[in-house]
Amino acid sequence: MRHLETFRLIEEVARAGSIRKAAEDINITSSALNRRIQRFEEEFGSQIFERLPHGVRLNTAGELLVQHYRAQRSELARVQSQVADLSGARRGHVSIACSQALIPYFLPEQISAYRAEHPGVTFSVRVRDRAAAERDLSQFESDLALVFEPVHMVDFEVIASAPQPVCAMLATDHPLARKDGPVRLHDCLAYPHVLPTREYGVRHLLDSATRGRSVSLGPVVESSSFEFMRHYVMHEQAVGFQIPIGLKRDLSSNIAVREVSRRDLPAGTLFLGYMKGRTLPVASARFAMQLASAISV
Amino acid sequence: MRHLETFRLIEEVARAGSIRKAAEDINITSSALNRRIQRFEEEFGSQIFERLPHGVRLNTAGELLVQHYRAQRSELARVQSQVADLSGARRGHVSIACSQALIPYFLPEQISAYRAEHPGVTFSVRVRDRAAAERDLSQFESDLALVFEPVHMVDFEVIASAPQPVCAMLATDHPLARKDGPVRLHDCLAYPHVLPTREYGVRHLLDSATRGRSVSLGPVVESSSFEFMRHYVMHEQAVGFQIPIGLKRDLSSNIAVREVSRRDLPAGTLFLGYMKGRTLPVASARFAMQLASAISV
DNA sequence: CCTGCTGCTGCATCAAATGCAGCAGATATC
DNA sequence: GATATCTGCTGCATTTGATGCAGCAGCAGG
Repeated sequence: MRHLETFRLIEEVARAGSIRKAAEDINITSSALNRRIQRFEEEFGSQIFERLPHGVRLNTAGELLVQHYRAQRSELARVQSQVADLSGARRGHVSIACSQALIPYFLPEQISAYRAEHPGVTFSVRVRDRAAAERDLSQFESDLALVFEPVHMVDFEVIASAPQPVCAMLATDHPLARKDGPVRLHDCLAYPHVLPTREYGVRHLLDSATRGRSVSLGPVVESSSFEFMRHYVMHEQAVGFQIPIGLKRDLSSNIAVREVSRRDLPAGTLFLGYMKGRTLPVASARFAMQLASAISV
Repeated sequence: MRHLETFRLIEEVARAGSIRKAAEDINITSSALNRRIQRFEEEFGSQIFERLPHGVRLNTAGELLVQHYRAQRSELARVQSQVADLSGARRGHVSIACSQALIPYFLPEQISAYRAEHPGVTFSVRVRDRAAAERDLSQFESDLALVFEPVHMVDFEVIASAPQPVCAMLATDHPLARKDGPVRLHDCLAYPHVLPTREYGVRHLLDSATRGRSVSLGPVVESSSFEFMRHYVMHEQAVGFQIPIGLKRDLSSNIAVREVSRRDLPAGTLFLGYMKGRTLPVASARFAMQLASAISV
């Protein structure tokens, strides 16, 4: 939208930390950019950047302003989506921030199912750890968040939630894979095991459950990638951990899955939500409803 | 703000019902205005006016857009007020829609008291019947509403409320003015009486209380002005009705006031509120706090 | 048919935004 | 301490985009 152009420039300057640098990125001269910002500050009635010897930085007023404009921009997108919808167009864009577990199976299925009915709707999917997903929402970079064990839950309006017990991932020829049903945590940890890094919910649950107990964690590999861990347990006979929604349901795969006994490890929760106070664009709202019924099953 | 200029034009066109007429009012040529609207519709991606043989009218998309922009404008005002506040400026503007009863004594006192401490803050006061006050809020024409017996209360976030029993206004030499304390409704109605028109809360309460009862209303004068009624009861020996907050507290006035017995007429309620979902500018929020404590006393 | 309104458009004009070059001031490097 | 290099900022010429003027077609009411 034309009238939000100045704001785009402001954001760019804030990001670059310098007017000249930002001007280069946008391919205009620094003088033009400089004057636009000066003009804006004048009519806004207050400086929004503090001038430092080596560039500029948003001051408090600027931060407030940027927050306002982000909200405004997403609001406008909502209105446009609503308008498109009332002309029967069923167009729109859904942006979603999610935990890694949703990436391999769940979201691809859900999105393709949705797009089969609404081909005009496009998606962007961002992988975020549980803290970053919430930040994404509050900075209007994503409409929806689908997060396992979110951290603060401020500004997070919950649409749906589902319990997700932690499961052990095993190579099919692993000793623990011979039985079915729940497996005890100390049995898992007796074997070499791979763990996600601390920013992830699964690790958080494991840390909490073992703190001050007789069992303790001693990962042979720590990784920020669940995909890596899923593949790793097939090589060394190690134990990995993941939540069910991140695991293939069919039995033909070469990974065995056993739920960790809830006596040892309480189930975590997967949350679907959006930023408190927002009204979602129609496409996002509809997709959220689909997700909600999918995870509640 | 510069970038909301196009919207101002759109609003103007919607109001005038014709591009040419609006262009005259704004003192630009119709061609310029026409092209601005066309450009806007193009980048917005949808028509916002339907073209009629004798002018234009907002279509559904346009209505949505106007609503959005109004919200956006008031949001921007809030941000500016917040920025002014953090530089210690204590400036701002408070717009308030209120029932007639607040006009003569209550609001002048409250506003002057507030302005004594914050001289930079300006006010606009709109007199609205109880339905119009709520419409004002939802169209972002007022920040606050102070209404006796509001109608729907949708989109109305209550800050504070206070019971207001209906009182009889009498000339000091009126027979009913000889006693103190509550007066029975049938005694009032036995005398010539003046009533507010149906859109007002006091009348609404009286209508409800007499419906299907032995007593019935037979006003000698119906008026939409409480000021008129207050003065009228001093001429003909008639009975008028008003709520306490609209009446002078001191005894030196030439109007006697007696509360109507609550057995006959339940007390109404005065509500202070703002539009649901909004965040008020600092000045409005502070003034609202002052009003809240004033009416709760 | 005519009059008076409407929205719309081609062309000339004007204003505002931009680009270019250069300024002063501050930091870092030698 | 001099130099080099960065910063934001400003005067002047240029270009781009918005505006004004005149005139078009379409529709309603007389």
